[in-house]
Amino acid sequence: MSAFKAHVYDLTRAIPKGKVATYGQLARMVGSKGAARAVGMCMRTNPDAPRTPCHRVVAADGSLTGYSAGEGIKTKKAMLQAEGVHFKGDKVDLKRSLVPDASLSGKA
DNA sequence: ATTTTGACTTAAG
DNA sequence: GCTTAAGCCAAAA
Repeated sequence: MSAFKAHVYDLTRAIPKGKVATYGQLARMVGSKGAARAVGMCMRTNPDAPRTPCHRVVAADGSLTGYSAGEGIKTKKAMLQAEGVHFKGDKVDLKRSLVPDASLSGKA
């Protein structure tokens, strides 16, 4: 596994419950600023589904993308709501549910 | 090794 | 406000 993916998964697992992170945000923390797409691809690869909460990763706009499990986006959204993530209609309320970069950086 | 694609993001129309 | 175009990184073909 590439260090990139390993780092991405690590940050994804670092996302606290009831919070969500954007692909671009994770990408920037990984070190590859514009690797948002690459991050998403790794989510799709998702070697450890239950271990990597890819459902806590959303688009920069809070929109839920990808996720083909269960009912797809619906399941992902429901899952996030179950974790306490606030929603703005069909999108995630990043203003309240977006995890701070520091949390993913390990700086708490 | 080159080309294409992709769970993205930002800017312009 | 929504749609289209360009940019970026990494992986698969």
